[in-house]
Parts: sequence; C-alpha cells; structure tokens
Amino acid sequence: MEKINIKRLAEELNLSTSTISRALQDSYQIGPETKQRVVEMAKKLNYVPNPHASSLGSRKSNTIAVVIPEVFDSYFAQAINGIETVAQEKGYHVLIYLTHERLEQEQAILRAFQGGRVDGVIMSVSAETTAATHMQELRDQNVPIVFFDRTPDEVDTACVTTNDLESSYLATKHLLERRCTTVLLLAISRDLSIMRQRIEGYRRALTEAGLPFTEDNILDCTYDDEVNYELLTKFLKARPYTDGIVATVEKLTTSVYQACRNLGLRIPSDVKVVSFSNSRSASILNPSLTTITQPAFDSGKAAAVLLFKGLKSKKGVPLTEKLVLPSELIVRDSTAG
Amino acid sequence: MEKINIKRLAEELNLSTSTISRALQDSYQIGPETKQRVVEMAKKLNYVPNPHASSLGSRKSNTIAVVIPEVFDSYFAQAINGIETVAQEKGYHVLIYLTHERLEQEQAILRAFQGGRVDGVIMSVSAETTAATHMQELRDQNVPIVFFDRTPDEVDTACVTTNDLESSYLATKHLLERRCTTVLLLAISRDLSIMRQRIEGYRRALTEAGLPFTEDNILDCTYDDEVNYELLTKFLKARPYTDGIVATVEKLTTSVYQACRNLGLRIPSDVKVVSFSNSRSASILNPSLTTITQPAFDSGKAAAVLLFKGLKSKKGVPLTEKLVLPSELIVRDSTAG
DNA sequence: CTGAAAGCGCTAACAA
DNA sequence: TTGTTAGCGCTTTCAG
Repeated sequence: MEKINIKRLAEELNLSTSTISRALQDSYQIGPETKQRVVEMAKKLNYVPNPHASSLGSRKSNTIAVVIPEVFDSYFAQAINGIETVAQEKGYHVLIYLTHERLEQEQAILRAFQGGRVDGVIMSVSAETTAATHMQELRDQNVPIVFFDRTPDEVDTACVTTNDLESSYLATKHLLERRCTTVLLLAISRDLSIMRQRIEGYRRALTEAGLPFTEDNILDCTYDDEVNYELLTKFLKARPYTDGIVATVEKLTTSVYQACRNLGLRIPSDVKVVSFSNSRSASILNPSLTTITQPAFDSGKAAAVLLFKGLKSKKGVPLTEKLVLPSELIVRDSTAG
Repeated sequence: MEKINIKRLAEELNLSTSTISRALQDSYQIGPETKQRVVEMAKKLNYVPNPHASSLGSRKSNTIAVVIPEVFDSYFAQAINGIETVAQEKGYHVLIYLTHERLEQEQAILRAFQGGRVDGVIMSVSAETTAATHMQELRDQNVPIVFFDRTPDEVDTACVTTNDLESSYLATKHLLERRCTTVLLLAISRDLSIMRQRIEGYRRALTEAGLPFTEDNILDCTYDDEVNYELLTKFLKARPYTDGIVATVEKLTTSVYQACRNLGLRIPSDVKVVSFSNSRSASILNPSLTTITQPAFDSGKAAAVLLFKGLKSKKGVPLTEKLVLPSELIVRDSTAG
C-alpha cells in the first residue's frame, strides 16, 4: 500500500494536480461534480494530505502555538482547554511550549517561530520577562500574538486579562469587612504586571479603609512550595498579629494552609484567608476556601477567538485589542466570622 | 528586511546550498572552519530555518503529538509536563489534541497523522475507544504510538501504566482494615482497561476478606460532576449502611465530599473515603484525603523516553515495551479511625 | 570535503 | 471550469 498523493489522484482521475488540490480545498472554481469525483476517489484510495507540503506551498501552517510558564496551575490547564476547543473548531493545530519561567527559553521558542512554524501565538509571559524585543521581533514578521493573564508592559499588544486590580481590591476589602486589621499579601514575581495590579488593588483597599500600606506586610514568595512554606512560617511567627492573608496565586494555597495548621493558627478564627484560585477543590478544603476565581476556560477561548480574528484580517495591522474578563469573589468558610 | 533562507546564505558565502544545509545540521562531511563560517553568517543574517520545508524534504517532522481525553485532571496536566520536558530536551515539538472522550474525534485526529504531521504519538484513549483499528492503521504507517494511563486492550502495544489493580486492591484493603464493612466503588467508563483493573483489585480485596463482591456496590459515574453528585446522593440515601468509598478517578472527589456533607455523613466517622488523585490539595481538604497517587510527571516522561527510543530504532519494528510505574497509597484523615 | 541536481507534495499565479 | 508551470525552502542522492 504505497503512499498516495495528489499526483496519484490526478492520474487516477485524468485531471491535473491543481484541479485536485482545488477540489480538495472546496474551491469555488471547481465544478460540483468534479469535486464529488475527487473527494470520492480520495476517500477510496485513503488519501491523507501532507501538511508540510501544504504549509510550504501556502506559507500557512494552520497551527498556533501556546507558550506558557507552566501547566501545573489549574488556570493554565483550563485555559488550554478553551484554546484547544476553538482551535479544533477552526481546524487548527495547537503546539504547546513551556518556558518553565525562563526568559531564555521563551526567547528561543519565539525566535524559532520566525521560521514560519506557526501562524499565530497565544502566550503568557514568564516571570523573568521584562524586555519585549523577542515578542516584537515576531510581530514584525507578521505573526500575531495574543497575550493572556500575564501580559507584557507594552501598550500596543492584544491581550485577554481579568480585572486583577479590582479583584484584589475586593478580596482585601472583604477581609477588612470581616474585621481583619493586619492583612498579609503574598506576592510572587513583582515584575509581572498582573502582580503589580494585584498589589495595587490591595493597597487601595487598605488606603480606603484608612489603614497603612507597608512593604512589611507583603511577602515575596517563590515558585517552590517548600520554600514558601518556610518563608510563611517564619513570617507568621514573627508577626503573630497577622489576621488576614491574600494569596495572589493558586499555588500558594497549600503552603498557607499547611503553615497555619502547623503553627496552630486556625482558619478563619485566628487568620482569614482568601486566594486567587481556579482549583475545583476550593469548596472542599479544610476549611473551604474563599477565592478569587478567574474565568480561565473563557479567557483561553477569548484569546483564541481574538487570535483567529487577527489571522483573518489583513497582515501588517497588528492586533491590539484588549479584553478584560471579570473574576469572581466566592466567599466560603476561610473568611467566615 | 527580507526573508533570509539557505540559498541566500549560500550566495553570501559562495557555497552551495547543500553545503549550508549540511553545515547547519552539523554534518560530519563538512570541514570545521566551513561550519564555523556558515554558522556565523547565519547568526549575522538572523537566519531562521523553515521547518515545513525541512520536514518535507526529510520526511521527518521533529514533532510528536499528545492525544488525551481532557486536561482538567491533574494527572494529565502533570503528565504533559513530563512529556514536554523530554521533548524540549530532544529538540522536539509537542502538539496537543483533546478528544473530549469522543472516539470519533480520536479517529479523525489519528487519521490525519497518516499524512506525516508527526513522527510519533503519545496517547491515552477516550472512554469510547474499544476498537483499535485507527491506532493500528497509524502504526502500519510506521508512526510509533506509546500509550499511557488509559491503554487499549491490544497486547502488542507500548504502554506506560501504573499498577492499578494492586493500587485499588490496597485502597480497598486499607478501608477494610479500618473496619469498613460495605465499600462502595465509584467507577467510570468500564470499557477502559484501567477501570477494569481497578474494579478487579477491589474485588480481590473483598474476596480475600471473605466479603461478597456485588454489582450493587459499584456505582457507574459519568463525566458530569452534577450528575455524579445526584447519583451518589441517591445511592447513599438508599444504602445508609455504606461506610467506605473508593473513588477510581480524581474528578469524583468533589462529588463525594459534597454529597457526604449535604447528607450529613461525616468523613471519616460515618464513611471513609479514598480516591485516586494527583491533586496537590488532597492534604488540605476537609478532611484531608487518603489518596492513591500516580507518578504522573514520571509517567509522561517515561512515555516520551520510550517513544524517542522507538523513533531512533529501525522502522518497521513496532514498539511493544510495557512499563508499569508504582502508585502510592497516601493515608490521611479521610480514612482515619 | 563540496557541488549539482532532482525532488519532497502541495499551492498558486497565469493561461486557456 | 481546468491545465500548465513555477516555485515554497530544504534535504539528499550521486558525482567529483
């Protein structure tokens, strides 16, 4: 059973390869019955097109790339689902790349895209990403990029984000309303604009309540759960009067719960906790966790929709649309009382 | 800044395109200093190769596909990490496809691979997958496939699994040792061999303890959390003497906890629970959850390593190696007492 | 060690 | 509506 290609189909049907090609693309230039014949023969001979040849000839890969820091987080897992869903719908393929939070990787990955591997990119920047030249270079080659969640500071880029400032503001305010007096903010990678937004929301809520905003109440965490656990334990020991915690990313939840438990601090009576989290298990934690939950799946979907819009439109007009989806504050037991 | 390609490099250096191509591939046939010159010029002109042309010419895509049912589950998220890690190391690209548990999608996806888009496939079959012809067809085209977690029933395929039978046996035995007398097993898609294994382990533990194995104590769940919650609630209401539950997949945990809570059943005093789960939050649930935890990241890694071994070896010799990695029973409060 | 030349399989002007 | 004819950019025999 030899490899059958377009040429073979052409011979079989006494047509030219271009006719076959067009028929298979359902081109308007081909008569309906010719199309029919071609499609039937293709099916009969079990023809499967070679995507590399097609991409080479058409300068179009029908593939997009998703470049993200990690996939451990529920947020990214769900976002990928959203992206994949619309990509599949459009007949596109999805390449996944993890930067593992390293700028260098991110650069290498994007650079390779200049070769034309993908038609567009959906990405969330690494924690190390401050410079934006590698992204700019790609855009200069007319490869559209849509950012989601973690966006670069550049102003003229397309991105899908959530209302981080407001969410963080609401989370903090919620704690203050529950009579917390000293709220600890757990930060991570302050270079990320998303993080600066979250800090700012926190600041505003404090200020608005007439409370001091001080660096002393911000703890910079790492990407290592163990380390965070230690940091947090030390912090809470040194400042036992802390009675509220806002965790700005999902992965911090475990460390918070464990540190509190091992220090004998009870949630929510001793300390109230709210965390940014998309984890399905928030409601069955001990105690159930009050969360800021982002529309992860929808963000992925929106980013993809935006990208495909860009792929359709004229080249040379870079995507710059910005979309802000609302997160939700879901109050549960960890902030009760 | 026009597109620079291999031909352009050739002109620039007064060499033939084939020499450039070889130099860039670090071929042994090229003199070290020529290589040097080529590489330098490439860098200077910011040359980025076109992967489609390369794939077309060499009949090698340097890409693998990961085909899975969903990615919501922590297991798959972690496995992808493992796969991506080794792929990146080998300079390979990773395409992700979600079948959403639909056989039809799975078939369409695999079929397209016959066109040569990928060099190999790592997959976990959908819940609907019973026939194996679409996978066989792909293998017939010399595209190696490595299965992980959910494997087809075919015997001669390469796969990476965990010791499901034993794990389930241990989980059940653990409950019996904690004096459970009526253990409910929550199943899902019995067509999956993995599920049959888990049921069998459960059966053995019961039998060994002299307890009856009855279909009455197996509840077939769906992929919808809401529905599962209802099913479970109805079941527990009808059989209030149930004092142990084994959940065979992570996603069932939430439904179990919620159903118990809303029925006023206390874990672990009224009913003890153990679940297959890779969720990081198991330890901070209410109560903390006893789990069978699979080596997800390592499974992904192992599958990838196996696949790359297959890619290196001679064509025509299908991969058949089987790897079984051990899961771990992590005892926590949900089975205390 | 290097070059010439023939593709890989498909697409896309340009004709007819 | 269909065919002719160049490529797309890189790989790879086969020579030298």
